[in-house]
Amino acid sequence: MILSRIILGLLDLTPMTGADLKRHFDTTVNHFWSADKAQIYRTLGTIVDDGHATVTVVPGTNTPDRLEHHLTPAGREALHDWLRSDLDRQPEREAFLARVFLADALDDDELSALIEQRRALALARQGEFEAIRDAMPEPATRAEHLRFATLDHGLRHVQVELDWLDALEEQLP
Amino acid sequence: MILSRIILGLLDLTPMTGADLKRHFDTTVNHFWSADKAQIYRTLGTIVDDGHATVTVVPGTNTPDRLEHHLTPAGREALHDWLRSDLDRQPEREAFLARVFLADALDDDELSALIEQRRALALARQGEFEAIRDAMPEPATRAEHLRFATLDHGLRHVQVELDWLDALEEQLP
DNA sequence: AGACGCTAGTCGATCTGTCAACTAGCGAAG
DNA sequence: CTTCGCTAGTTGACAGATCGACTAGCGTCT
Repeated sequence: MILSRIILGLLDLTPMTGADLKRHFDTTVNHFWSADKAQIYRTLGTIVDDGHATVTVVPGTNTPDRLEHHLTPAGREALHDWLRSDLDRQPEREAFLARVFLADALDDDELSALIEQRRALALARQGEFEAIRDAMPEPATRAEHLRFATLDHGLRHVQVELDWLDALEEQLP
Repeated sequence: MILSRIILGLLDLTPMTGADLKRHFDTTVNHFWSADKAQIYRTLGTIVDDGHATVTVVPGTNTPDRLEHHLTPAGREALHDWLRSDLDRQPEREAFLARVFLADALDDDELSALIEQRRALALARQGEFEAIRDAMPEPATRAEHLRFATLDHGLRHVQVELDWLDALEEQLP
């Protein structure tokens, strides 16, 4: 459902093939949604079945033929409907917090290692986000502001994660 | 996988039935993991099949019989192994950010409504977290500190979400 | 007595996501 | 010329999660 709406949104920017979409899910959109190749192609199939996109074959010159998907008016409307629909509280799923909750079974060294691993992951994400941000042009249009905001969201959350890790390390007896 | 480990961790505290576990997933553990009734019972089945817990029937007096699950040494070891295993980066999945990313298709009023809805959800979560925190005793043992930390994590992230929403509203042209 | 409702537990269908293997065409390296 | 690697797309099997319906016993309300 959400994946299909994101795909409609990306197709709205420009017609794309499954491979193009996979590239988006690995780069521009990766910080809030990722998707498997197989899943993208299958979802693309149902999008076409629903009449939300049409397919044109673009003969590849030195690559295989590409199936370019074009958003239809019905697809654009489905996207718009979704954007206006009510937000649902989606369930929290934080495997790391589950470990912390149960971590009293670990000794002090193992617990420190757990925290350090999490810090390393957070720092890595921070680096990636900053690299993407620094490669972005200064946001000018509203659309660019919105895209930038999703990155800023990630950066702020990574920062608070790092702060929390510092506090946790200090607090532990 | 993660669900089964959380269940092992909860069974480590005290033997429980599926219904007891469901209560935990709806309350104490809800802020970082939730689970469906059917899923809990099925996972409990595989936990028993794996030899990680044994079942004893506790005859109900004015309720149906309860199937109490007791952690075995093998189960405790599986839990401990998981706690020490390497953290994996888990994929981000933020449906709300997907909407923001694509929200240029909305007019100004619809966009404000989207932001307001998100703020309302964040404030609701903040209220719930604070209520749980205020009902908790001052953490004394290490185990209590760790449980408290998972709540603190939620509170800090909610706060940064609210700050980000404020910033977003100001920035938009 | 009959209708509800609560609790504990079970089941089937379905959806989403993940992994790995696979076809098929082209170009470049050896 | 064969092998290798790249790209685009397809498929089957499976795990995890979700929904709704269901059995069954007991208590209470009318």
